[in-house]
Amino acid sequence: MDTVERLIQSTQELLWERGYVGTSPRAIQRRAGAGQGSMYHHFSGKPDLALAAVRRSAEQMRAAADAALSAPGTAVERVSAYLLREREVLRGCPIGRLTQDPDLIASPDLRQPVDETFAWLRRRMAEVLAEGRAGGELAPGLVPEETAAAVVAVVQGGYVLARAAASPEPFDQAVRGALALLAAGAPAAS
Amino acid sequence: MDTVERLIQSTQELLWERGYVGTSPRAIQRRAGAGQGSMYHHFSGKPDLALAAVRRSAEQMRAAADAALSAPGTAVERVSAYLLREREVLRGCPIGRLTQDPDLIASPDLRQPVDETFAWLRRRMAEVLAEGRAGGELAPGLVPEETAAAVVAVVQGGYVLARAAASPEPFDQAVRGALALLAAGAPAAS
DNA sequence: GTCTATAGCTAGATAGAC
DNA sequence: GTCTATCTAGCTATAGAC
Repeated sequence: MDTVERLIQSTQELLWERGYVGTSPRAIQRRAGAGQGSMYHHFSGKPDLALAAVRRSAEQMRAAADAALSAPGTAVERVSAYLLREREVLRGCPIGRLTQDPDLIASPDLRQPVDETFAWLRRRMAEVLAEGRAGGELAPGLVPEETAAAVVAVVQGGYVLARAAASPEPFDQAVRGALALLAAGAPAAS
Repeated sequence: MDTVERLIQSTQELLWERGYVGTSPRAIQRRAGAGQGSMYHHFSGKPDLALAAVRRSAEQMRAAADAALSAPGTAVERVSAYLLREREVLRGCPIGRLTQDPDLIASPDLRQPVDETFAWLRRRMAEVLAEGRAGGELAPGLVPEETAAAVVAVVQGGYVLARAAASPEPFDQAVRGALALLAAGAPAAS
């Protein structure tokens, strides 16, 4: 693996663990095993390197979500697959955690991939839910965009509850709660 | 207002805006209009001052949530009041945002008030939902603890989506989505 | 491409005068 | 109680040699 790649991956890890404010160029260099001069040769500075890392993490998150949402199965099965997919709950969401970083969110360049990732996720989730509604799996009264936002929010908020408790349990509870509500929203139950 | 009070309130504000890692003693002193010596006279250091500030914010969040959840009205009305209560959405949750702070979450003392606040909120929400279920407002199939975790997670995740989008809209969508799912979980709809 | 040197600034605190 | 001085370390680069 070349230096550029090691720098990007180290930055991804540190942004996930410590956020933008908590991540120093020095720490990145140490983790990547690269020198000062090397880093500044390939990237103009911390914001530039962070941008590359955030874009990479955004791609990966999108791919993982799409794997669940575009798999074969009914709409509810695919949403369930998204909610139940294996996660390192206590580490939180590598993209979602960036929304708490004032300096990152204040930069249009750095916020853009974060924004686009969640916009895409909500849209894709809404498509799946709309299919489910059209196919009679979900009550016609549920607005796909709103249900989608709620489902995505349960996951992001689940991370918050889990980290507060230092336990994955509240995350799992929230997911089960969301699944039960979706089941209750099935027309069969109406 | 005395110096101690100004220091605590300034720390509350800065922790909300910038988190623990992003908040320096220097910045606190400047905002509070207090000198170096003054701060270190009243508090042993940054962790000590942060603890006082986090406890204060936790009290305030709990009081605000309890106002909605213990108000008169049906269970669903009270949960709705909690979800719909006035919020500065783009600023995020002053307690929830702290869960993204590795140094804070790594300290048992500092994490404790955060943990207790969400534990209390989930418990209180579950009580209200259990009342609603007992009173026939909610389907017997909905487990109060799980539904409670989902509802609280929708709010915390809603903040994440809103900050990513730099707009309160996704938060409001998620809340409407959650309310619709709760309505779909009413036995009248079964 | 990578290294070392240098630089101005802030973090987080301690010490002692007033 | 509050002030100023001082301290070690780290942050975020830039400059120029190799």
